[in-house]
Amino acid sequence: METPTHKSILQIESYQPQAIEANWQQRWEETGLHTTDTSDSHKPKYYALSMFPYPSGRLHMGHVRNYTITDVIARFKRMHGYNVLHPMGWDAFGLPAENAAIQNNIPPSEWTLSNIEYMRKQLKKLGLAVDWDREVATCKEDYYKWTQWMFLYLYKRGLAYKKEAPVNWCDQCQTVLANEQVIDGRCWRDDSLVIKKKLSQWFFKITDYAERLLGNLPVLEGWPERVLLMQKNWINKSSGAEIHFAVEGRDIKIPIFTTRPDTIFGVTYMVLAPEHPLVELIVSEDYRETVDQYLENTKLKSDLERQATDKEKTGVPLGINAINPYTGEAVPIWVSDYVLMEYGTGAVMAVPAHDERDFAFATKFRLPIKRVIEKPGFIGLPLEQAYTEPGILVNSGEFNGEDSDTGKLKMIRLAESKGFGKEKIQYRLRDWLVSRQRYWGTPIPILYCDKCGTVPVLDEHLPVRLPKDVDFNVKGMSPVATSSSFRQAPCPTCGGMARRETDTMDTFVDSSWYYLRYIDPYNTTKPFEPQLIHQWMPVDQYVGGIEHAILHLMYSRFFMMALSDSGWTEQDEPFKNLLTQGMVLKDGSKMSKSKGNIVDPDEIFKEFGADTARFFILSDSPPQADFDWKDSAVEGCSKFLHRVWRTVMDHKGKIGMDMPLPNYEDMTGETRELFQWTNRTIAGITKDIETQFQFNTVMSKLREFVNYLGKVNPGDSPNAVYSHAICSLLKLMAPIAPHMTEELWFLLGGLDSIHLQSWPKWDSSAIQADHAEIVVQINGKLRDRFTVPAGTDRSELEAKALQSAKIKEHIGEQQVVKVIVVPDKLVNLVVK
RNA sequence: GCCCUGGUGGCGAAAUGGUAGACGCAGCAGACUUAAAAUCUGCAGCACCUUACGGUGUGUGCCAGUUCGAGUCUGGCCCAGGGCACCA
Repeated sequence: METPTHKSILQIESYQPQAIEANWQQRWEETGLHTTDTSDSHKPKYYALSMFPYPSGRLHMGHVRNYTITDVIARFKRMHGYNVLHPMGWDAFGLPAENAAIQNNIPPSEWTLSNIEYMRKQLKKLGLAVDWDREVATCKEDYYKWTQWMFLYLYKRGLAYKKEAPVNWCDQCQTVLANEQVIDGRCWRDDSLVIKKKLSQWFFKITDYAERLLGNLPVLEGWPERVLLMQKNWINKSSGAEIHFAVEGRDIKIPIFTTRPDTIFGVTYMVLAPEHPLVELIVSEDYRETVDQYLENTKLKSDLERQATDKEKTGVPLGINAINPYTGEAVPIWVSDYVLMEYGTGAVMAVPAHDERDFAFATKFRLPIKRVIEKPGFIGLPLEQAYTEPGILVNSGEFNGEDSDTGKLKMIRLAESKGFGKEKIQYRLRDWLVSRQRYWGTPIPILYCDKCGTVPVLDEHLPVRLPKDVDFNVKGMSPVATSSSFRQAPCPTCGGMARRETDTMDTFVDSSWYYLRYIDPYNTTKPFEPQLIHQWMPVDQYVGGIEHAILHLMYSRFFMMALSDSGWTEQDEPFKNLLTQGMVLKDGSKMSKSKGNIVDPDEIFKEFGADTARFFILSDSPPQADFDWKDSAVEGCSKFLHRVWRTVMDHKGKIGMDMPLPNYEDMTGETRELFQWTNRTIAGITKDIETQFQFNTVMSKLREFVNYLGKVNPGDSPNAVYSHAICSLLKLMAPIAPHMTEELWFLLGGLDSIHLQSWPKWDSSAIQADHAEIVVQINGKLRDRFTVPAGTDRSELEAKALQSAKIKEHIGEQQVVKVIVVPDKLVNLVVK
């Protein structure tokens, strides 16, 4: 790297943030100050990553907060000697671009790329220490080529498959809707109810990794507890048993999953999901009509209607019985939409006495309720609600008297020995549906050949390019399917003409691996060089919104695991530490166009400069908490930066670079106090950043220090201790206000960029002040205070406290029964 | 319904079990100024007493508890925000 030429073209005396910022941004870019040499392994690596933005058109304050936090961390780490990778890119595929195409007749690519141009300029104005040479955009061919490669990688490993699946369907628009387009069960465009329709769709087999995704959670010590918990709940592991119930008089067995095999003697009926394939097969002729009607009604129901937990349960009997393999009892089989086809086996055994849902259903349809678990202290009253806790087994034949936990195990063992069931672990996590009937996404690289069936596109034929000759106004299918140039391609196996898959991928696929591409963005032969990934992964600090707690973060973990299985990556977890920053609010609610409470970052840059914006967005709240934007407080930050400027410039003549410090022991009076202040500030701020990134308290410590500095008289000639204080202040502020500190650093005679300096060190022996104020309490109540030299011993403190006139008066006739002394802090007298 | 997070001045918030409210915003008073802005200095939880200096009481959602001492620890409750929601 060339040595940056540190010349200010400005030579100004007053703080003019806009001029300073533009100047330094240009210099830094010219000198490549923020480029990272990933091959340099002399320094320890540090990978700081922000969740990349969707190029919606303009930056919002949430972005400013997110990227400022990561930027400060990146700069802080660099000043600690790390080789820091801090990239930026664009999550550039997605629906808004397609809507713009329909509404304004602009091609999605054009809309997206011009948004990127604009937002990149905005981000540069924020002064991020980002290596822009590594920028990626998921909509560019040299990126989505490798997203397609990822798809094929998963396909070849049996982790991508196609099956019929119900999707959100709007009958009005004749189109499939993405989940995000379904608002409260209705179509976002015409408000009509969304129904389920079966379509053939591509899935990723994330369920294969359920156990690993769950098991690794405790390893992620640097993640917020609540994110780990949300993922755990999402995967929702339950252990129980799969039991096969025979259908009476038929050679058919129905498997059910239950977490409570111990309650199996209490089964009084069985329920199939409406979508269960056996419904059609086993329904008795007398009941076929009512059952068909029920299935028809269910189909018309929206997700919202069907999933409402407070609604009355519905269902119809199939007119046929199942045999409980434990008791030989025949119980009726029903069909009801409270049973979900997607979970377990799509069939349940119903134990109304010990399951709330079954209880509600049985009560409504007057089905028998048989109690098999007794709670301790049971007195034989009829059940008014299901008893779902553990207890002692009754009415359970040979198992009577067992507690439910052992009963559970014994029941499973019996089923296994008799061959009608087995122990089973079940997860709520479903496979990831990645097909989207949309244009603006990564085309799925698959061909359908009449002779050879489903055939993957060969790696050397990637990328499968998005066609341009499409009609965006079609309904009921992906606009890609309207392209005549796209529709067909030669089959790689037989050479005949094959049909191309016209669906594109969910944009979460694009974002599941982008952090890997940043490490090796120009690789044309592989998605990335594994050696570099080994060196740079995992991401040391990931920063982004809590809204991605489940989807993006789980998908990325899945990708890493799948890639690590064949050695493409060494690590199987992508993000070592995660910081989820809070929202930016205005007047107590989220900034939004409809509320008209948006604060435009551009306006803030223009009026106050980026350094003020950065300083403010870190000031008032800790990063994890929501942040309330307040215009007057921004002004306060701007004033503070002006004040720092003045404080430094007013005493410019007394500040020298690298003046040798006298020995601390020899310092006296104000000089000694100033040195203590400086050390205390450095130590405090360093600790605040290192533990939990408490930037809000960093800001108050900076202000306290500057308030103090304003009162210090540095004398008439260059002063080493004062210089040390000012230089430390500038370095402490450098990650937060990079432009202003750089300019001041230069004006003070710094030869190299302040951003290449080491983080200031502190002398821990010089932190404590020479005097301590001692508080005197009586029975814990503050009564007096006095000042002593620091380190005054206990007995002296006690004596001094007892001598105080005020204290004597308070004690009066009472007896001092106990004295607690905390050196340098307080004396507490216990009196009676 | 279940899970999580939080509740401290007018507001944003700080506080290894040890002076509650640092720091800031808004406010008030003063200095500078012809004036305003900017800047600087000071005041500031609430209530009461005192001409004043100062003092007393009270105070971190509510109720108990542990402790010489609790915003902080324990138990119970209330409220707000968020997530999940018929997952067998």
